[in-house]
Amino acid sequence: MRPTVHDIAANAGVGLATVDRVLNNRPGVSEKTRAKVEEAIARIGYVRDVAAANLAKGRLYDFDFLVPDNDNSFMKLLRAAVADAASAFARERVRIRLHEVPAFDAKALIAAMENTAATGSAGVAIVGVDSSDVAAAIDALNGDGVPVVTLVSDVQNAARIQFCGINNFAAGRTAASLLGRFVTPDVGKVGVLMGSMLANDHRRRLDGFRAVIGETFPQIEILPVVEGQDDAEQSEAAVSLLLNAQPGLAGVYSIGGGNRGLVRALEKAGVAGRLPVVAHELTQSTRAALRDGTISAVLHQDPGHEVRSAIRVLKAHVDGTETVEGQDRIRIEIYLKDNLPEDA
Amino acid sequence: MRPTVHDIAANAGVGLATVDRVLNNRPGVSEKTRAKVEEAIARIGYVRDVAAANLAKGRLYDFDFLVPDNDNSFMKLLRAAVADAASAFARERVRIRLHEVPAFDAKALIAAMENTAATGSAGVAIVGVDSSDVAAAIDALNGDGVPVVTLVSDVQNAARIQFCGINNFAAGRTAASLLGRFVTPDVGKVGVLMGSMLANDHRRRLDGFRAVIGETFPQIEILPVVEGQDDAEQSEAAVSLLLNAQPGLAGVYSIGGGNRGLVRALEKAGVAGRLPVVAHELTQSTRAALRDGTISAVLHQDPGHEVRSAIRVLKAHVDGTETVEGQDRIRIEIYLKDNLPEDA
DNA sequence: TTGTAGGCGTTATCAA
DNA sequence: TTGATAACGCCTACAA
Repeated sequence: MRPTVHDIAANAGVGLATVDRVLNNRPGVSEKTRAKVEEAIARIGYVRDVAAANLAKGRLYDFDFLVPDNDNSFMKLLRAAVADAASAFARERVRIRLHEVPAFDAKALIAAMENTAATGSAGVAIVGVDSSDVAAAIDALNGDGVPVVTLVSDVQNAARIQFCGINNFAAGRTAASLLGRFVTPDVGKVGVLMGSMLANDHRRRLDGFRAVIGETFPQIEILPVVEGQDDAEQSEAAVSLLLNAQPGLAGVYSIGGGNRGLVRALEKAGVAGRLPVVAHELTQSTRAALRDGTISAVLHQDPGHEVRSAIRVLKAHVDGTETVEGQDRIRIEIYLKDNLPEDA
Repeated sequence: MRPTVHDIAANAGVGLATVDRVLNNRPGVSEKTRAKVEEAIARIGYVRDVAAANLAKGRLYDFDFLVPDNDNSFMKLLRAAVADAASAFARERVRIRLHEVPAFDAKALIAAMENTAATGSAGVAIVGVDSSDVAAAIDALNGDGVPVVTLVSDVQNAARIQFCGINNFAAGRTAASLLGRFVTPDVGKVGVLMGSMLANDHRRRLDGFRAVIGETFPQIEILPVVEGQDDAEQSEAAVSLLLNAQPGLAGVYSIGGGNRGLVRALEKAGVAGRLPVVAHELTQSTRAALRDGTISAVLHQDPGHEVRSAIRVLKAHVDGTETVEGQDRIRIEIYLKDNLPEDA
């Protein structure tokens, strides 16, 4: 059998409570006793049984997820992922409350954060809006002992304990690396469709994209960015305009949402499948476009992974335990039609 | 608070033991009582706390991992991942025993499987060797109530409860899709370096590769496959020979291991960075080659993810619980120098 | 057929 | 600064 706290107690010649105090490094133990206990722990190779610990603690982890109420597919997937994780983690005594907040609205986000603080949250996950007010709100929560993680979109210079999302600068670089090679002959003008200049993650993707095109594909010219507000209709209009103005377009990089509109515009212009296109986030529409060749490659971040990761990080923080190396690194996934996950 | 067995007992007006008998549908309860209890369970919405149940049962999960003793980097990573997972899951009453078995040796694998069966295993994970004898051994274990998962390499027509690995046919297709676009101008001969024709996953990758080149890049000719036995020296020799014989080579697809040798051969021939190369598995050497441009893209499967997934699947099977949708789907990851994970 | 009492490994309360 | 002792939610003798 595995060693238990009783074995430690017996081995160290102390009582159960003392062992517990050492294990959870709580005060009220003399240095000498502490050393004795720690020696015993190491010697018999004790590993704490988390299930038993949680049972005894009767502790419930109440975590709050603040997610934009955006209508685009990715945010829908993200909200669904939160709901899924909520039921999956229920058996680990984790209770998730999902709050929808107005998108790109720092004030609303801050209000929601203050509200969760008032309701006694054990941890908060937010999709960041990059403003110093939001950073201050994060710092405030953190000061009250409520850990905060940022999800999908980070907030700079704030006391979040982790960012559960991808490196968007690297994602932009990756997009350029792919699109640059897909453009043949390797010269021409490429268009960039973006959600909004106000979105920090979009800006970083653009920066990365520009960097690599400049370094590695100097023959390629990046046309002035057009914005689609992550909205299908506006994106369609913007891309149609672009295609009309630039009949010899060599490729497109779609940085944000609204790809349904992008696809429609490409189809109407009759260039679907003949123009290299790199887009972000695997959704129903990008998946279909990948299948039929309208989109060449999709860069993706797995919302399920991001949410589970956020929960694990928050929980580990509360428990004072370590997270598993590698498990919580969100990958920049690349999908071609050939490596699409089969189901879902 | 969540309802417990006590609540059921109180609500149904019976004792704890009766509730337990109903919950685990064991005999010794009258139909009438059973109905009463079941009604109460449904009414108060009881969900069993599996952790507490297992604590009470004193259940330990003894899982055995049978991994090839191969010297190549990927298998080393896999073994390290097993060791990591072993310590991470220890706190969840999971005990992992790692056994190294001779690579590509069906007899040895079968012997090891029979051995674990004798030592009372609660579940077994094997890196498959595709033979009907191995399939039979899996069926035998399964017949004895010991669940089996295949890891990295599957075994066809066997009673494994899940394959924790990638779709290798799709991986081959993906490689072709990338290499086909990286080859410019889009015509020429590409070489294929493979570990062994005996490895099922390698063969499937080759099939997928051939399929897409044939369908989509008919101007590209695939040269006869050369074998390197997943070994650096042999791979270097094979590729050097190939490069000498084919001065106008347009690209290389490396299906298996031994990529250190591939890189050396490319460097010695002075074509490093000037020839599109797609390889498998992110290791120290492929990572470095990706960074300096010797390899254009690496297809990867995350061994840490695969091992954790195997454990989760086995554990869920013994517990009779569901696995989390999406979490255990192993992705075909694509890495360019730009989306390399930063650390590790 | 049913119920009671104890224990799984940990934490928390209280008294010493 | 310490140590009994009683929980936590469930399962399993054993008794009735």
